[in-house]
Amino acid sequence: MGKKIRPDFYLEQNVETIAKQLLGKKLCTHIDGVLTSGFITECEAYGGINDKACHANNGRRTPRTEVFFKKGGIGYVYICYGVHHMFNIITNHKNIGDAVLIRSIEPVDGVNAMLQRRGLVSLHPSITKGPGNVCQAMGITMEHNGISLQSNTLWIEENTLIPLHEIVITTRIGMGKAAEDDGLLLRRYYINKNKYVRGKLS
DNA sequence: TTGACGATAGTCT
DNA sequence: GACTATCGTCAAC
Repeated sequence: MGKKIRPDFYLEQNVETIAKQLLGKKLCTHIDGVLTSGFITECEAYGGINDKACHANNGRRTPRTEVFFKKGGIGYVYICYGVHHMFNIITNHKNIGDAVLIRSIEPVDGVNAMLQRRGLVSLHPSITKGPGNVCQAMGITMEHNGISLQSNTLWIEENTLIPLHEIVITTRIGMGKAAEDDGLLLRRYYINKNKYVRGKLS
């Protein structure tokens, strides 16, 4: 077991900085007695204020987005298209509304449990590629909405920093009309040449 | 290998 | 009633 990231890491005010630093870190869950973990290979930054594509934009504060405005260092889980769970990390101080969406991870521990949850028999990159798949493989559900990342159920561990030259920055994807202008912001980050990133290589 | 499209249900207008 | 931070499948190239 590694060491949990310290709480003040999540209070950094620049969400893009956090997103870059989260790459390569180890996301862990301990659910139903099973430990699963994986390195973060792809994520996206969401700014609460100047970002139309963010749920919390424009002070769009509803019961669903309530956790968004809490102090950084907790998880925000959301169901998309009625079927897919998405896992976000809330950052910055309270009432801001910044978050980082975890899009893909590279499996480390509990691979068999992940396969089982995903209903697969053999290891294939799609097991943890894409935000919906990450949550399914890790066992993350609405139960974990608002959970502290210092808990023993869901947390992130320190790991070596990914060198900047291996980080690719590009536009966000998968946001239809809502994104319009802001969907083109360069706020998606991934580790170059990693198999567990949406795109080519299947 | 790439692109289009439907499923599906919670949330907001 | 419309929209959605997706996935998997299928068809065309």
